[in-house]
Amino acid sequence: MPATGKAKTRRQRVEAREGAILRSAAELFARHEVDAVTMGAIARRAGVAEGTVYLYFESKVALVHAVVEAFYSGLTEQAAAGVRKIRDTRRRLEFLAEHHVTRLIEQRYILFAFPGKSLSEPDGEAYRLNRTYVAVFDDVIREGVDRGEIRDDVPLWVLRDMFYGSLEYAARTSLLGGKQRDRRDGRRAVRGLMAVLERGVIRPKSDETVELARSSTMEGITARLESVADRLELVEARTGTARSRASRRAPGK
Amino acid sequence: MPATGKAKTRRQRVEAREGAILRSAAELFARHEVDAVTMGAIARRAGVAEGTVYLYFESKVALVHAVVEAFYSGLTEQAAAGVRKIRDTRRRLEFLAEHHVTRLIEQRYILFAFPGKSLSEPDGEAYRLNRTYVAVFDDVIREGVDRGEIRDDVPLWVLRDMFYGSLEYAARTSLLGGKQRDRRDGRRAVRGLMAVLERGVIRPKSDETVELARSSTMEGITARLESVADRLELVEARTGTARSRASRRAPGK
DNA sequence: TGGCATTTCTGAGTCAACCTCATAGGCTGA
DNA sequence: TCAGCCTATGAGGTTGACTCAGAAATGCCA
Repeated sequence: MPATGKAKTRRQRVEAREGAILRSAAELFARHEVDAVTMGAIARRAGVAEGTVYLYFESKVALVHAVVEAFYSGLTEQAAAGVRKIRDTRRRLEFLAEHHVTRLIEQRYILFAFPGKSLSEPDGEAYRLNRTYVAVFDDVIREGVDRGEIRDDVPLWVLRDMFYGSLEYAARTSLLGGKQRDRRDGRRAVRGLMAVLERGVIRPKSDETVELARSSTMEGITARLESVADRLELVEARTGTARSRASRRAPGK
Repeated sequence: MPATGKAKTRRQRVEAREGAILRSAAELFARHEVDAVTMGAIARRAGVAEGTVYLYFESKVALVHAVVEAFYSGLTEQAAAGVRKIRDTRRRLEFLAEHHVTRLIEQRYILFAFPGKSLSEPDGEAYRLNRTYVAVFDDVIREGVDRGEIRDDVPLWVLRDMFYGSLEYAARTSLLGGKQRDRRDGRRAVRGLMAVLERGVIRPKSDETVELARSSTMEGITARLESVADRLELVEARTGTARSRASRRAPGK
C-alpha cells in the first residue's frame, strides 16, 4: 500500500514519502524495541523498498533521531502554547509537569527506544533538541524569579534537572511497575513534585513553633483533601467519568 | 594472555574466567558504546575464544546485564554501609545523593550503555536490582518519618523518584554539557536538591505577612475542594441515575 | 604412568540485518 | 514522442551475534 496519496509537486512527493517513512518507523517503535524493528519492516510498512529509506535517512540511527526529533518538536510547541495561556508561575509549572509526564507515558517508547547513542554525543542533535524544549521551563522560572514568586538561591539548571528528572523517573517506574499503570500515577507524581517545590519535605529542626503549628494544621487539611481526591479519581476511573482538564481547576477567576 | 592465573579447583577456574570476561566487557563498555563493542573484542581481551564467552553468558544482552548488575551490587553495598555510619536523616540523604551522583559520573557508561532492553521488561533483572538499591533510601525515609524529621504527606515513591530522578538527570546533563565536567557539578546538584527538599523553591505569595501566605493557601485548598465537590456531584449523578452510559472514554485507539 | 571418559574450549561457519550500487522506471520539457 | 535526469529498487556485500563439530584439557582409575 503506497501510503503516498496523490502529490503534485516534487517537494510534496518528497515530503509525503519522508512522512510515510517517519510515521511507519514511529508506529513500529511504539510496538517493538528499536533493535527489534528492521529497516525492511519499516520500508514495507511505508510502502517503499528498503533501499529507498536510505535515500531519505542516512542510517537507522539517523531515522531514530528524526523520530525523536519529531516527538520533541511537538512537545515543545504544546508546552510553549500552554504556558502562554497561564499567568501564575505555580500553575505554569503544574501544567508543564503534567504535560510532560502525560505525553511521556503516552509515548512511552521514547523513554526506552532511546539508544544511548542519541544522548552520548555531546552537542549532538538530541542534546540541542532537549535544550530548546527545556527553554520553555527556563523562561517560566526566570519570569517567576523576576516576579518574586520563585526563590533565586537555587541555580536554574539544578531546578531544571530536578523538575524533569523527577518526572521522567516517575514515568519510568510507573511503566516498569509491571501492572498496567495509567495517567493517575503521573498526576500523583506531579502533585507530589509540586508539594515539595512549594514547601520541601524536611522539617525544620525546631523553634518557630507558631509557624509549625499553623502549617501542620494546613498540612493536615491538605493531606486529607488529597486523599479524598485520590479516592475520587479511583471512582471516576472505574465509572469512566470523562472530565475535561479545565474543570479540574476551580473557579479561579 | 590467559588472564587466569593459577586456579586450583574447578569452581575457582570457572569464577576466574567469568570474572575475566566481565572485567573485559566492563572496561570496553567504559571506553566505547555497547553496540560498538563486539563479542570478539571482549573475548580477545579476556584471553578466550569467542565461543567461550557464550559458555559463561547466554548472549550479549545477558553479559551487559551482568556488568550492570555488578555495578549496582557494589553501589548498594556502599550505600548501605555509608548510611549505617550516620544518624541524622538529613545527613544520610546528603550522603546517599552524593554517593549516587559521584559513582554515576565516574562510571558514566552505565547511564548510556544501558540499552532500553534492560529496563523495558517489567519485573526484569534490572528492575529488581534497582529495587534493592533504592530500598536503602526507602529505609532512611521511613525512619525519618518515624522520628518526625520527614513530612509524611508525600508518598514515598514520589520522593524516591524525585531524589534519584533529579540526580540522574543532573549527572546526565553534566556529562552532556560538552566541556569536561567534574564532580563539582555533582556536588552542586546535591546541594540544590537538599535545599529544595528542605524548604521548597516556590515562595508564598507575600513573604512579609504570614496572614497573606495563609489566606492564599486557603484559596488553593478552597478551590481544590470546590473542584472535588463538583466532580463528586458528577459521579453521583452518573452512578445514581443509571449506569447506562458507562463508557465515555476519551479519544481511544 | 597410561588409557579412557568427561568436561571445557575453540574458531570456522551460519544467519540476520544494515547498508550499497548497478540497473530499471518514471517524470519533465522541448 | 523522446532524450535526459532524477528517483526507486532489491539483490548482494559486509559485519557481527551466535552455533557446533571436533580438539584439547582434565579427571579418574588401575
